[in-house]
Formats: sequence, structure tokens, C-alpha cells
Amino acid sequence: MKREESTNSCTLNTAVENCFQTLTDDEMLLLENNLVVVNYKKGEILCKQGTLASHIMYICNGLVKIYMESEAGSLILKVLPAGNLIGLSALLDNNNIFRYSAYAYQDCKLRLIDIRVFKQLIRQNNSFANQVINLLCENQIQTQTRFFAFTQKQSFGRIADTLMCLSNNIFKMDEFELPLSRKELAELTGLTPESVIRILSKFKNDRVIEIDGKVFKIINKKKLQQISEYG
Amino acid sequence: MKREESTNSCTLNTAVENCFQTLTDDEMLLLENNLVVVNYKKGEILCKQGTLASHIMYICNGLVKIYMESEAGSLILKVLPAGNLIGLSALLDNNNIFRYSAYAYQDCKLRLIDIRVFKQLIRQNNSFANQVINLLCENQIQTQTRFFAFTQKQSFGRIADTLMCLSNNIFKMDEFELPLSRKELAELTGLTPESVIRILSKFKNDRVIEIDGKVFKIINKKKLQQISEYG
DNA sequence: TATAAGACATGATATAGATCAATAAATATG
DNA sequence: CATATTTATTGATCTATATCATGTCTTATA
Repeated sequence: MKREESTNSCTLNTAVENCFQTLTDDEMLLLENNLVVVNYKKGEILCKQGTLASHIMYICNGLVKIYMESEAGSLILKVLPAGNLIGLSALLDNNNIFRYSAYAYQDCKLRLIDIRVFKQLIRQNNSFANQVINLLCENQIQTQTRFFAFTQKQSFGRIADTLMCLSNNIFKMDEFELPLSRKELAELTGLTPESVIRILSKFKNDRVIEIDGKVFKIINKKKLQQISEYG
Repeated sequence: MKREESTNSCTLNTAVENCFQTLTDDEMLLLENNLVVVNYKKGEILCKQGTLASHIMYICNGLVKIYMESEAGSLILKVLPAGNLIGLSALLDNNNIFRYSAYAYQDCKLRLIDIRVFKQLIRQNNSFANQVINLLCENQIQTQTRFFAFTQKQSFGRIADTLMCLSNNIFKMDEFELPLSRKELAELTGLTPESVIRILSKFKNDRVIEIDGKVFKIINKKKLQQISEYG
């Protein structure tokens, strides 16, 4: 009997690749004619929460954070590598507003797709619309699962979960250089920077991970997984 | 200049009503021929997290909780009154699984729409697909906003927020009988039942609300709003 | 290269909210 | 109707994590 899937906070979208494959040659041409490729430098803002979304953005390469902000503080909703879309929830009719901001962790190349063209494609190509629905479902499930994990896990579990996620889904390696500050790790886990540092030190002392500045190496994945589930 | 919208956790879906209006007479007939109307009694489970979703459910009347559960505990994702759909995120192709459970707070009448028919309608009617996309966007924004509010507000703010939401969006009255136990109020706010009780008592003493068992009355809405924002 | 500014680290302390314990009230059940 | 069971409430205590303080290390900048 299959073991119940653990409550982790990280599931990447599988449907993006299928999305554009549904387009006809004509539609592909329409798309190409209505997109701009823009290079962003590390540290630049890609879109700002609350502003009008004139484009849906596709990440060709680079690493991006999606986050919500208020006077009180920020929450990083997700970290997105190449191959993902930014701004889908701005498709909402009569309300094309970015509900979050995006920031480039690394130099990024983005395709900015005119949102009107994106909507037109949804209206004229059912398979495309269906794939967009798939994407939105995945996003929804991901956000919910992450939200649930947040309410169930405490600090150690959240950090472990986050490290597992970064390793498995973003970098796909046990060793990786993480372009997030400790403060940002805090915003990703809902903790304070001090707490993050203490927990990372604990993991290091317990020989679960190795850390050298921004380079993380997971040396006891099983243990980390346990902490993520029961810590 | 318009004041920035506050970080509350409650936005109801406006698009459901538009959704089925897009269907042609033939499609409406197809829908009618492939749905069952089922009455559920108060306390019954409408769908169970992890099970195959054979239907999308429309709430004709009653009040429903949508929640995620694990051995560790539960989180109420939202409370849905009549006019809403349950199970949209199960539309994901090749993965028609309910990602949450649903429970009837009151006697409910639901229309169970065969998920294959629902998907067929998405494929054959672009306007319908577009409205489903709108719905999914709204859900996504709602979940994100609630998640963000959870990470920013502490106990008093969360309870105030929840009461405002129930009053404004669910019952649309300042006085309402709430069919949730204190334990469920805890699962809705991510606190313990004891904390919920203490905070409600505080609100009562401060003459912000009146409580008599399950009947709540908001007597100082402005104050409650303030607590929700800055508490 | 010096100096400033930010990031990282660690210890001491404070506190919000959980946990535990003990009734009381409400609801269910034989 | 009496008894059992669940739910609500209140108080005492504990603890996870935030906050505050201080110092070092690293990176930017003049």
C-alpha cells in the first residue's frame, strides 16, 4: 500500500511545457509577434504587486522570487527557476493586477507576452485554455499545500522542508549555491533571520547539512526528510 | 488617492454566477442530464481529501467547510455558502483528486456535476473555459492573500479578521449564529481553542462584540477592523 | 586602501501563544 | 430522566520563537 504523501510545501508546475505545445503555427506566430524578450539584471524587480499586468512573463533563464509585501513585512510565496510563468492570476477579467511582486535573484531572460494576446489564445484555442486551467490548478494545489504545511510544521520542520525543496525541485542537486540571504530564507519560512541562523547551525552541528557561506550541501537527506515531517 | 486594500483573508468568488451563463441551451441540457442533486445532512462529509473526484459540486444551499487534514491537525481553508463550487482544483488532467475535504455545517443541497462532462464543456465552450479560469484566478488570489495574512497577523488580528469576514462575506449581517465550535474557530485561525476563547472573551469585555453561545454580534465594527489590521 | 554598510552569528531576555489541569455548561444517549 | 460525553471556560505554567544587544565578517564604495 502506498504511503500517504507527506505535507511538503514544494511542487513544481509540470504543465507549463504542455501549454505552448497546444498552439497552432499561426497562433505561435501571433505569440512570437506579440512578445518582447527582456534581460533583467540580478537584483531587479520584474513586476510590482498592485500594478497593472500588461504581460504574462515566461522565465527563459534565471531564478526568480515571487513575494507579497506590506508595511508589516514580506512573504516569499515561491522561488521559480526557468520554465515557469509569472502573473497567471492576473488573467482575471477586468482585474489584470499583479497580486505579488517578482525579483531576479540572478540575471534573467524573460519573454513578456502581451496579456491581451494570451487571453485571445485562451479564447480561440480550447486545448491552450485547458492547459492554462491545468497550470492554475497546480498553482492552487501548491499554494494550499504550502499554506497547510506552514500551519502544521514548526521552525525546524519548515527549514528542513525548505532545504529539501530547494535541493530536489529547484537545483536538483545535493549541493547548491543559494542566492538568498538569511533574511530572505526567513521570509521564505515565516521566521526571523536569527531563528533561521540558529536552526541552520543546529543542522550543521548535527551533521545533517554542511554550510559554507551561501553554499549548502545536504549530507543526511533521510534525516532532513524526517525533520521536515516530524520536526 | 485610494487607500491600499488591507490584507484580509476573505474574498468571495464573483465569477461562479457568470460561469454557467456562458452555456448554450444544448450544453445546459447536457449538464442537466449529467448531474445529480443530492441532499446532505448537517455533519456529513461531502468529499474526502485524497479520493478520486468524480464530480465537481455546486452548493445550492447550506454552509460548507473546506479543510485539509493530516495526523498532526487540520486547517480550514475556507467556509463556503450557497452559490460556490467545490473541487475545481481536481480538474487537473490525469490527477482528478480532491486536495481537501468538505463538510456540511448545515443541511445542504448540492448538484454533483460529472467531472468528465465539466471538462468536456471546458473543451467545447471557450467562454465557459474562460470563466473557469476566472474562478481559478480568484481562488488563487484568495488563498495567497489569506496565507499572507496568516504570516503577518497575530492572534487578535486573525480572530478579528475572521469575524469581519464571516459577518461581511458569509452571513452579510452584524449578528449571526455561527455553526462552528470553538475548536473549529481555532482550525480556521491557526490557533488553539483556548486561545480563541480567551481572545473572544477579551473582545466581549472590550465591548467590540457580544457573544451568547453560538450567536455573535459585532457592536463595534470600526474597532474590529482596526484590530484586524494592526492587532 | 580605508571606511562604511550590510550580512552573518551568538548570547541574553522577553513574550505570545501552547500546553496542562480542573470545572462548568451543554448535548447526547441508554 | 439520569448519566455519559462532548464542548466551553478559566487559571497556572511552559516553551518556541521573537526581540534586543553586541560583535564579527563580508561586500560595496569613495
